[in-house]
Amino acid sequence: MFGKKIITEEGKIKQLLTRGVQEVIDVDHLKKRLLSGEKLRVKLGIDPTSPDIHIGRAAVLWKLREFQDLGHIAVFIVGDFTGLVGDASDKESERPMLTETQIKANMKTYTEQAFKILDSKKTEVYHNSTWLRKLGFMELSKMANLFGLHEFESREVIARRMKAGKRVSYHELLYPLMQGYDSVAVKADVELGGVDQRFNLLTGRTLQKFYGQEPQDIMTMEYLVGSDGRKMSSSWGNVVNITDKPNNMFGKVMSIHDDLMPQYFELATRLSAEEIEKIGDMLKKESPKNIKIRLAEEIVRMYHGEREAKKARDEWEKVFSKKELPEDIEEAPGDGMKLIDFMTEHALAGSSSEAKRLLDQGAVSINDEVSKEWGRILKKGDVVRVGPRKFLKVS
RNA sequence: GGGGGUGUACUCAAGCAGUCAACGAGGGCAGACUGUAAAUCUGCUGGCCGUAGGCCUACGUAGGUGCAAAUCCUACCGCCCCCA
Repeated sequence: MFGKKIITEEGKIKQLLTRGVQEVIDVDHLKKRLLSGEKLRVKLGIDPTSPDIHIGRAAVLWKLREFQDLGHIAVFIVGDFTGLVGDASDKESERPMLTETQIKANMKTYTEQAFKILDSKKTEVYHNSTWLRKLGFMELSKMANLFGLHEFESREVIARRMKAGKRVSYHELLYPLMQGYDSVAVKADVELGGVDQRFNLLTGRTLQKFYGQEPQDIMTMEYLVGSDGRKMSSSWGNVVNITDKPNNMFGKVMSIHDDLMPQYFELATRLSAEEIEKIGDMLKKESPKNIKIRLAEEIVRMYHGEREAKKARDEWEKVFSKKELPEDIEEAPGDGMKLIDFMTEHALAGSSSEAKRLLDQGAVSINDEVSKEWGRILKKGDVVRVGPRKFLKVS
């Protein structure tokens, strides 16, 4: 169906099994299968809980892509049903159930983004509502009977929440079953996921056995932390999205903590292990800043191409090292407008109160001169800078 | 079903009738210093009025008492714990 050749080169398989990988169950089994030349069905399920894919989540997609490059089939599952229910795995509190409209909207942008990474010709896409919606109580009970409550309770996140007196709802118990059933439905040979997915992935194995299938091997990926060292999460604002504009993306990467660099190289780029090692050596001699520039450039290149990456780099040096104004400044109408109105109008500040605060703090400058007068009338051509990184030209 | 507890801003957490747009911590933002790193120091962190004193919404929801409520009363809702 999707071409015939399966690559069984040992080096590549080793890389596949280790790069960015936290754990593989069962390694020996999977390795044997990979070497056998058999075409595997590699499952990855993603719930469209947010519209954007960030470079942390992308790591798993890239891993899937690696499988594809070896000739295997990617089975991409859009969790339109599971998304409605909500997963507890990576949350300290219950995840709100999303509405169907939200899910639909997210889904669209989501798959588009995923295919910036995946090879669409070697991907099967499914929506899990197709089969989960049909499942009845009887079937559910049978599946539920395979698991004991203590297993669920012993999960770290759950245990922590219970201890803290937070609510753990009944419906959260159901989530792993659904994800596990997906594996049955698509006859997965391998399933990928983040570290936090371990429990859910294992559930898939149990269910597959129950339904007479060979249990899938599972591979959990390390997850990338955000620019501030905490988990990358949209709600923390420490996220680099793959749709971020080149300059922005470059800047965000530049602002990560230094000691995060090796991790970023491993998980967020596709540089070879040797190259990364070389960079590790350089890290001891050269200024960390330069290494980070290399990293930022590399990441931008993956999503926007060589040219944009170079441009972003030049731009960054210009604006932040030399403190000059950026090359292309977006323009917005504002001739004759008061500064404060201009700021709120064009999202340089969230509200006029905030704008006033920024003004007071000396965060706002016009044509490189700090201005504190919020009543100042702007002229065409004025460049307004707010904070270190927001620029807008008056037109 | 019975009993006890609890619900405060992004998060945690004080406040328990006026001096509360609400202590403190974390986070975030901004400034200084830098490598848009880290660390450190400082300020800010509901909105509107347009530069100044104001005004308007906010403390689970809806009512009530009172000159005055996040603070008291009633009902409702959510959550937690114990017993059955």
